Amino acid sequence: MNVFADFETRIAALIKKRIEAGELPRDLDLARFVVEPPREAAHGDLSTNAAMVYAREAKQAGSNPRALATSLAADLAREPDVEGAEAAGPGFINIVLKPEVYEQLLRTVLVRGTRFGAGAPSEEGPVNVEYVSANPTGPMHVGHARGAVFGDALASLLIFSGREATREYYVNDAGGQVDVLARSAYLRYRAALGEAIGPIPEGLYPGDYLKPVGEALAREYGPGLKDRPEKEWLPLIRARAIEAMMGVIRDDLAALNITHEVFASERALTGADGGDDQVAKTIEWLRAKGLVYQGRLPPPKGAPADDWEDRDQTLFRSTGFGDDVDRPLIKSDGAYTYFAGDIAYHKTKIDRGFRTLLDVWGADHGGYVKRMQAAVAALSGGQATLEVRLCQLVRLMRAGQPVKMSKRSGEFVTLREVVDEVGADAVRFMMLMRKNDAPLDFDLAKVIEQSQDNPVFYVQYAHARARSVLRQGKAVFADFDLAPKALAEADLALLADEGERDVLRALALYPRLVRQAAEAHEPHRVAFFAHDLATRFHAHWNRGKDLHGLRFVNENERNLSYSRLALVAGVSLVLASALSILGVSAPEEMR
RNA sequence: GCGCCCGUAGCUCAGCUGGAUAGAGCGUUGCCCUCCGAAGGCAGAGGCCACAGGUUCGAAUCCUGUCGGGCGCGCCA
Repeated sequence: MNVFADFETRIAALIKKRIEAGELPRDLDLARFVVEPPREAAHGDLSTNAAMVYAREAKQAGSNPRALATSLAADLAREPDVEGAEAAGPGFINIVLKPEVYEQLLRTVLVRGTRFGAGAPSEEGPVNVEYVSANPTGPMHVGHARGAVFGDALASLLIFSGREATREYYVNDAGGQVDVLARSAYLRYRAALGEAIGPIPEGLYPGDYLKPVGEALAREYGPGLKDRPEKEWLPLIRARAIEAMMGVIRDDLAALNITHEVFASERALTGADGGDDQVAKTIEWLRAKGLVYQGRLPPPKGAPADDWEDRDQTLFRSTGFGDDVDRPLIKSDGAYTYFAGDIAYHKTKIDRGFRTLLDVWGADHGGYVKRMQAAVAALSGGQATLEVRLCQLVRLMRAGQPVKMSKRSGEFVTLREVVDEVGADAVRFMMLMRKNDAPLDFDLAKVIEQSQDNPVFYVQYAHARARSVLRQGKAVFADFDLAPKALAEADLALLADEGERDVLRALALYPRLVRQAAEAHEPHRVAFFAHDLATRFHAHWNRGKDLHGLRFVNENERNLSYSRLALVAGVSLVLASALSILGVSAPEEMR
């Protein structure tokens, strides 16, 4: 039940009638106007700009926006659920709804429960959401958390809005970095066998997290790998180390309440460990279409290029699809570029039937967007679209100073440390309270210190408070059936107070909000909505402190109390629903 | 030099795809606990929406330019 969408349909019908009557030209775009909640409560429940967006056309047809607004308002005022409608300002139409509309709305909330606001199954086909995709060379650091939380909430939001969505993680386990990982693990293996390895040499990962890997290797192989050439032990240790690191990463993600359905391995695509070389197949596929050629690239401008060497290479014709320059697929040592693997990976998404691809990357990969979109266009013949949401890097601060993070130096703050300190809910909500493309300063000390001020607690508190009121209601009226479906039978016409109406209006916004946030791929809007609903609920709760007659539970007002508990239950359900999209818990009580 | 992103309150950020008098949190000032949870509420101070043009009934929002900041710019992933 989305009153805004409902009225959009009805107003479109009214305009169509005027077109048929010759009062407006035929070619109007009926999707151009909107019905929205007015900013000023004095402007009623709904407001539309319909008369104004057609101002020019109305003028040509001998009318004017104000007259059109007046005429539309007159028709709208006759609708059975409309209390009144009038033209206002430069041509807005403000609509006041009858109280029954909100009573019906609350009934719908109670009947549908946490499914209220969920979209009908979409016919647009499944969405593939790829996010995190951190290299399997160590634990996740806080910088990864943003994309992880964003992608996860976005997938939840899409699913709630009616789309089908798959959560995917692309494991970059094919490059030189995993060889470095293997060598680093090998060193730990020797240490585990009792060898004195001294300081970790430059160029290897020094983190302690590799110690358990080395110990496990020592248990598994004994000293057997110790004096063999690298060629022999590297593949074995690499496989074990990658496996171990992915285990660590999965645990880190689980601590943040994130799970992926699909983990796609880059290494598997290259056929490096046996199996099909899908990267080669993809390159051949593109070559057959004339999109791959041998050629030379101009040196990059501006950037220093002292080691520039002009040479022939295998290039993908990405300029044919909007990219600035063609891109190499094969390195000078014969190995595939990262791009080549990624093309093959995205081809598997298309081959699996996805036409809507959504990747969540860090902002440092921004320069990579165009070529990947070009690849997807080429691979799908323009049938699939790739949208990339860039998450600005999180600048980790400590006491106001930026902290340099690097796996090579071993100096980074792990995601786990932060989650253990402030909790998954606080981390998630903090990341989701801002747009993905706005930068984010993350001062560790401050986050820990101010976690009490985290808005997540404010929202959770509203939910806990609502649940507490329901418990209180049960304590006073032991015979009350507080199941939402039972509460839906309450006499909701008793909810006539302005504060109650205010809360009801907030609930009415939810379905529209979900739809818009899902279309815009902006889960942060859900976080802001939850905060706003919490504000209105807290405000109304406090009115009952001064005016006891406004309290939800009144011993002497049995029916009224029951109706008000229905409202409280509605608030708790919608808050729980919004929090669940964000992957944040909705507690029964705060501690 | 080029490409993408961002300039809104002291700070961190929203602003519903172009609407009416620009919003929230933190911070700050002053109030509200014999009360269903004060992790809450109410009220105040605080803005040339970076700047200059343009588009139109109407611009923080769209276009162009300037300034300022971030990220990136064959064989790293």
